Amino acid sequence: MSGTHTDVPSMVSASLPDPVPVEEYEQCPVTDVLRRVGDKWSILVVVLLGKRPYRFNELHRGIETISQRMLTRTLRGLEHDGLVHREVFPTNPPSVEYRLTPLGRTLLVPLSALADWAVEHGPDIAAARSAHAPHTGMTSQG
Amino acid sequence: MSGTHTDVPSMVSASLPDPVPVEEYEQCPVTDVLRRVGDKWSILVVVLLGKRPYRFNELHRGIETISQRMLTRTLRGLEHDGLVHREVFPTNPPSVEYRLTPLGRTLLVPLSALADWAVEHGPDIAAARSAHAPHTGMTSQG
DNA sequence: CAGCATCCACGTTGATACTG
DNA sequence: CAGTATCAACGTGGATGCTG
Repeated sequence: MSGTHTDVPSMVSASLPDPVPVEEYEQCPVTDVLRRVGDKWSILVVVLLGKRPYRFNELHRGIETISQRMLTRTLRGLEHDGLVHREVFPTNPPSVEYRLTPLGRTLLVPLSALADWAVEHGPDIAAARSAHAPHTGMTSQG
Repeated sequence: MSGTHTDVPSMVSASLPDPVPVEEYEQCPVTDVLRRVGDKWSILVVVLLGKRPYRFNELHRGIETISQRMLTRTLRGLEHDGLVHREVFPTNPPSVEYRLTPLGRTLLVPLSALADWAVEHGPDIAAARSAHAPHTGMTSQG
């Protein structure tokens, strides 16, 4: 890490002076954020909303494989954390628009860094995985 | 995103031309990586190993609240993806050392960006959450 | 010291049906 | 169109006991 990481670095000092107050880990903001966007759909929705506002069914069509339930839950979660804004239009056929908040937009930046890493090293991970696969085609099998 | 994001950006074009081949989302490297490090312990172990190599029980003591099971699983997962290297020393009391691979070290960089964001905006998220809390002390409750 | 096997609790995801 | 409610399946995380 950069060292900008609150008290976390001190917890992981090289000598591990104490049994370690690992309760602290629970409040680690990094892990917290990672778990927030690490679910199946959040990042996808954030990226999508990073382009422009979307209506509910528009998002639903845009992702398609997501269920209404999960789309609702994902949006609610992001809204709950102040990353997404929900605006209801009291039209006759009800319409709801979702958009990133300023906070949500700032998240797109560091997400890009990780995205670059993922694109850059995704093949490396895939290679490492297949290297451990049980049927990689090891010629020294017998 | 930066736009360096392989085919993903085209999937999320603002007009959503088609029902969208969302099968593609499954291979989204970003989501994949996020889910990889988004679990409860992976990032913690990576950060810890980013400082120096550790032995198994050393890590176990270092985190303490983690069970052997989860520590083993986490390490195996990271090893499987080529992020961590496992070296066994055939000493009489068996000893195993874990360390980041070069690939694992590169992950620390983008992780720092997200860490900075998390540290920077963690309070914002916390504030947003408590703002939605059922007992925030809304004075306009009557 | 390092690690596996088993059983269990829980959260997440998803399919389906229903509502305003 | 937007959303809720219910039930089922699965994955993750954890407690415990055993092995080399």
